[in-house]
Amino acid sequence: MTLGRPAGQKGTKRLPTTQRSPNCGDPLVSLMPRVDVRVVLFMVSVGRALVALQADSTRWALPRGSPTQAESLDAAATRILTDTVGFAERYLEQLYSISHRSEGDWTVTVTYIALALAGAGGPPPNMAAWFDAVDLPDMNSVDRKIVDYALVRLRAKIGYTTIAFHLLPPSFSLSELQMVFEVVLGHEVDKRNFRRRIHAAGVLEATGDTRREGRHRPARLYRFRASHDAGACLVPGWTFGTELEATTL
Amino acid sequence: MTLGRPAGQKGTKRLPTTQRSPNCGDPLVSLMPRVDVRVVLFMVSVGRALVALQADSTRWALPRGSPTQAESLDAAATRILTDTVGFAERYLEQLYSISHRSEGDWTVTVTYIALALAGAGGPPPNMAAWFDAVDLPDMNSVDRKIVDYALVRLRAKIGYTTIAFHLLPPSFSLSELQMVFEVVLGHEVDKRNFRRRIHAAGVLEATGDTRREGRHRPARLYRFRASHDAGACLVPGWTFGTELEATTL
DNA sequence: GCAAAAGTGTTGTGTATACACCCATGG
DNA sequence: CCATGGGTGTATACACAACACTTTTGC
Repeated sequence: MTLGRPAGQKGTKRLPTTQRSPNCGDPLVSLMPRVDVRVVLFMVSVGRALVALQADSTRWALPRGSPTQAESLDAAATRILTDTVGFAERYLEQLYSISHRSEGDWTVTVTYIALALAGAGGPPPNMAAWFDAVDLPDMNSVDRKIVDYALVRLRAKIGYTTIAFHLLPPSFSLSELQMVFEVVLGHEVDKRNFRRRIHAAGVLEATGDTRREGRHRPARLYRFRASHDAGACLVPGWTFGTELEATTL
Repeated sequence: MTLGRPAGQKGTKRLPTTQRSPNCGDPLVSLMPRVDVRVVLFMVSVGRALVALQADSTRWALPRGSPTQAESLDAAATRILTDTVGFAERYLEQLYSISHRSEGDWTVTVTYIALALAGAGGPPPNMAAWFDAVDLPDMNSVDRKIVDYALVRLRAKIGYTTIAFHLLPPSFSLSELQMVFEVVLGHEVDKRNFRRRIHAAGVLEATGDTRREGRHRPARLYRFRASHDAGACLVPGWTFGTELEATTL
């Protein structure tokens, strides 16, 4: 807890660009970065992977906000989603942290991936909108890189975790689940191999009922049994307080 | 993709939390967290996995320090290792970020895993020392959880990445490599299967020479060929500047 | 009866595991 | 010659990819 090596080093390291934070006239303020949390909220709807963005001054930007002392970073991410895009995510996972200079400030940004259910939030309020994750609008370069990396991680993790279920309602058909995989991965998958893998994973439970929609055979419906999910063991056990990392619906 | 929604929201969304930095003498100082970087530096020596800790006031603690505006978080982690334990790591990877209240301050901590070469740093300076990673001394609870989680991640990643090579000198025998795996994983592995896997990975190159030590057959030596390493594709492409995530020796 | 999506099995290929012996050297 | 660690191969089980047809329903 010896807080770092005393001021000597900071002094030698500091650039001549005596940077100021917005509300303080002290030149030493640059030794203290702003901290913000930014969340990449994904949703799958009508065959596309969507990302929630909010209107910035002239461009689009990730939902962001400052954490408070009273909450964990995870809780801050959840709160930010509610405040900015009016959505309650069903899964939240920390992505990465970076230090950067943007918009005149020195900022340390903690990024998150969140997953939401299509159609579950009403129309996005607060100047927010959904965009195709692979066809992003004009946005600042930091946020764009965050979204790109979030998509890489989402694509990787859908293969060996159960996050896909958080993009679907509590009850769903195997074809719907397969569609989520195909949309996220960006390519088709074989129906038989897919169903075998899913069943072998042992995390699905038939609800018993079926759903007819259209002039064809009705689909059996399933629900996700989180209690049989072995994938949750990969997350840090130290969420330091209240919330779980994988909100298991 | 409809772009350019105007600015109104930013004004309405911003909280009244006029944030101040600690040097302003303002009671609202708590709205601005301290930011620190803490590094779990691992090394494998004489059959044990070791972690570098520095002496705190009364207990042991992770090497830590504050990032500066002029450097990336990765660079801060590297600098902190040099300053606190006098070691240059050979691999660095961000672990996780947390917000916590400890020692009276609100702190956002960005944690890193680092790997070093046994015997490469001389005696640890600055009240630092090496401890068995599975038999930690008295230390604060936050740092202990960080070390525990770092070990979980290290154990997981040694199986599907090439990080193990960063715990060995440039030239090594297969038995030494296997020993590193066994020490990190905490259990023995089959020699033949191990060697087959390593060779199949295609990232090793025989140096051509051998090493005799003891009254038995000399071991062939190998070097790690980072250029044939497919594992580096999993890291974020946005390190925002100078340093690579996997310092490939 | 036909259009449209649901649902189902087999086969090959590669990858991981379990397991035991000979080799080269120093003393 | 023997003690010590270096080095090798085979048989088996499991996971994954490729591949086509039957079933159930609405119209």
